[in-house]
Amino acid sequence: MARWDPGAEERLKKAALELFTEHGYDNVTVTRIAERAGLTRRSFFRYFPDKREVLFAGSEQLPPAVASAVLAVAPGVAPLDAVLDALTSVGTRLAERVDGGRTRRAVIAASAELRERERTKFAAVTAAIRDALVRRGTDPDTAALLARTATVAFRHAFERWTESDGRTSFAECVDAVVATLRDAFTTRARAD
Amino acid sequence: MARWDPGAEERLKKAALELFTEHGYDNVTVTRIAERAGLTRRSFFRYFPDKREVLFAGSEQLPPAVASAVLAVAPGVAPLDAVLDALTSVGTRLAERVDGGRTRRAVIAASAELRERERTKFAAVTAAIRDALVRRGTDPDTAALLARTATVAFRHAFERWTESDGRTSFAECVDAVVATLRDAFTTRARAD
DNA sequence: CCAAGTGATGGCACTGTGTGTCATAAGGAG
DNA sequence: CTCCTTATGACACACAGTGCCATCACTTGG
Repeated sequence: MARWDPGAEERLKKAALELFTEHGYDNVTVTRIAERAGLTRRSFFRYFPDKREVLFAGSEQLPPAVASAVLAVAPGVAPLDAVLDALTSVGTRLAERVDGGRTRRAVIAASAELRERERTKFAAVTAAIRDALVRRGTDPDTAALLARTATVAFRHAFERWTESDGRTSFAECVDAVVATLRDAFTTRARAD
Repeated sequence: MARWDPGAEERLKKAALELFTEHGYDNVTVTRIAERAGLTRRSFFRYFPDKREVLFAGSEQLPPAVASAVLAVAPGVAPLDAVLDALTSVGTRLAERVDGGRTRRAVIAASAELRERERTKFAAVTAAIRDALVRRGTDPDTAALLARTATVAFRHAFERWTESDGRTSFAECVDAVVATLRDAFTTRARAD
């Protein structure tokens, strides 16, 4: 299976992250990334469909992982609980391998283009959750709404967890988010 | 058509929507849009920062409108209620002038690039809500979470309203969404 | 009535993204 | 050693987006 120089994709990802960190996403061309990786511009686009994707490689695994986690929850469990359990489990596993994900986060946060793409990635997770809920028997409309809400909770919990820097577990962050939302909805939301 | 005809921006928006509807977003170049509007490619970019924005012109008014609506709610009202009231009011006004917004929705739905940009527009609304809540005294973390949740509710309610095709009011759609969420959170969410 | 000023536009050149096509080099299978 | 597969290089091209300057229309002051 050995090629010219193995690990071309890894070299491209590494070179991209380094250059983005140093000069900013907008000031780095695909040509420069490819050159640092010992490849040509044309080859870059054989590994990644566009310049943004080099920072999101592997993210296509998240939606199916979440979907199967949702489907793995016991059938009787209420939709929202099923999704929250699934996201807690997936998120915890995800939280374990965040090596160097710190600089990556910073690069994304600094670029409007990358933040835009990141939202698309989360939207894919939302769609996967919705489909999984429908397959569990939830009606499509409720499934879509709960999927969006759960994704919001997931994102928020993850950001919370990142900021707390390992002092709290991811599950605790999810619980805190859910508690806040439950409180907001039960207290007097729309009690006109 | 003389060089100085007024309404250049309107002509560009109209030409773009027509061409996108007919040939699809990806198969239409900026040059063709500009030509149909009686302008040159260069002038298109004087009115819109990029090709996607021609379909989102005016959307920059939404975040400040939502923000002021949130700030206009009586100070004692709970954060979530304040945001929901504000969004109901703004959404109702928004729902009144949806002339031809139908084809626009279809064009956006058909293009991944446009859907991606649309999410950015909603993210701007979320940010505006968050900031407004913070100015109302809500702590920043809760404000961010509720802003995201409220935006989800807003989007979902709007889609519901669009599908119902005028048979229900926008306010009713928001109420239905809130009822669903409250039910999901109160029933037994995370009652481990 | 004319000259200067102002603002929108056209024209042009240029960088950068993304893609199609073909040639080539490297490795493995027979 | 030859054939075949596959990653890669090389080249051409369309299109997005931008900077710069000329030009044209309309306005204002003299």
